[in-house]
Amino acid sequence: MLQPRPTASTVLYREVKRKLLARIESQRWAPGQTLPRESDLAQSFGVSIGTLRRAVDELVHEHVLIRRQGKGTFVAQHSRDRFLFQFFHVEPRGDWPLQPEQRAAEFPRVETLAFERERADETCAAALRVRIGDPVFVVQNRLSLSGQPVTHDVICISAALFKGLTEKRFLERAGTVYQLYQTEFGITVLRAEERARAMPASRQAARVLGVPQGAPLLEVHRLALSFGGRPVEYRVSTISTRMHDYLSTMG
Amino acid sequence: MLQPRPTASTVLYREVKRKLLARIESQRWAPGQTLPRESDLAQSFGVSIGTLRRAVDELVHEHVLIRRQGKGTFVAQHSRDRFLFQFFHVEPRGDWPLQPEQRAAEFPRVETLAFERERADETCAAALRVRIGDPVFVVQNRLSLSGQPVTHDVICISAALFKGLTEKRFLERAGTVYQLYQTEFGITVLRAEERARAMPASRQAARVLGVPQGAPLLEVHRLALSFGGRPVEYRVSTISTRMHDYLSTMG
DNA sequence: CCCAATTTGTTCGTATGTATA
DNA sequence: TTATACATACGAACAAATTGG
Repeated sequence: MLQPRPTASTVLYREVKRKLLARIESQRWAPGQTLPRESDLAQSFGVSIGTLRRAVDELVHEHVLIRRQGKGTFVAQHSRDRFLFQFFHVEPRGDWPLQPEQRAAEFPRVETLAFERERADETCAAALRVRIGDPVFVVQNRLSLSGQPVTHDVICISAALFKGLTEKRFLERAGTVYQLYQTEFGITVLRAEERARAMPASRQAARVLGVPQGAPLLEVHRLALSFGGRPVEYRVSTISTRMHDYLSTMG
Repeated sequence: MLQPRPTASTVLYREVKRKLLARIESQRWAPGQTLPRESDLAQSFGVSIGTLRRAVDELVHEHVLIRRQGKGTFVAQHSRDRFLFQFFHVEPRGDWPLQPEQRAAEFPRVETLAFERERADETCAAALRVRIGDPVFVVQNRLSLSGQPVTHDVICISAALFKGLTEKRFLERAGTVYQLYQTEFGITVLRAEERARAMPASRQAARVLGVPQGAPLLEVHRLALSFGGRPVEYRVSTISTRMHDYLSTMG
């Protein structure tokens, strides 16, 4: 029979992991910053270095921390590369076999087509766990690879969470959208869930992507999540798969 | 003595991992079988138990081995559950948020529509790394969820690799296709790479899935791989996303 | 029901190797 | 070269799950 288990496992390294996560989430260690060395951390937590390392191992695997031998352990930062490898899964059509980790790695050109303050509709509200009608920012981007328009992104984020965001600040961002979230608002996207379906091109999508209206397009709904699985962004990407594929590895 | 390239990592636990993999691949330990206990394995490899455990850790993470406290360590076996969680990423349409690991977990009804011996076309040959014109088996399946046809799978496998496969043996298989590969041919699918695109329904797909010809469908090309990245199966799934989504988690 | 044997899981501490500045 | 920090390897002790008596 299923035993209620008084919640937390008494496992030490998970306790240490939780404490590390709390410090990172609270920005006591900011993105990019170096953590104290492992022996000091172990001592400060009152555990052996092996236990400390096991906690860090898991956070490294979850892309929360980054370790470099001889240098130290760092809080992971968003970058163009991270966006490309973790969150941008569109590639020029190509037949198998594909080399291991061959990823073309072309960073898309991003044009912001619109930035509006709106009220959350039902879908967006459910995804972001806000109330219908709550204020949200809706951003439209067009991404192109090698000059070819490939996806039309409609991004929805809570105005309450991104208090003070303006079109100007959004347009003048230096790097990726997730870098903006992280550096300007202290909100870190850790992972995302996606659901894809095939849809006929709407008039708008057809115009933005330069395909005939009604042509089959891939529609990917992405929910980006932060610490504790808290939703950060709801994004619908409409992808022209005439010359590109949407990638996924299962394993 | 055989000296490996000086550049090769001299890391002990990877050496142990390679030896374990070799024994598993050679079926010296068959799928489902129990390995010797860790202390014995460590001794037989001449390493400490910690080193042995690290090698096993990685194989567990790659779904090659399964550990159960108090019972032992086993060679992973294909099953309906494994297929569902690792390789079947279609779910009824549903809005976010989705509970963690909530996966509906309905196993699809599978109907085999055709089993043919053919010659590899260019795409299939490139994927399976055989020559164009080499003999292959081509199987067509229809998968349904809750009585609704959802995907039309066209599976291509090398006849040389699956020597002795017949329509009868295929139809009379007990479990999933990957279970058949594993139990009858000793070929284990470890992971897969997928590429998705949107396509208009062909006449055949429209008939099989019960949708209008030309309706947008999701076309997923999957290459299933075994030990050493060797290709096993090339599969094109044509998915009706009228009431279902294709899932993907990036993290 | 409890006990004992078996097997993996966790934690400890130490020593040594390797990458970096 | 030296100092620093992470990476690998060792082995021991105890905890927790499983199974069978």
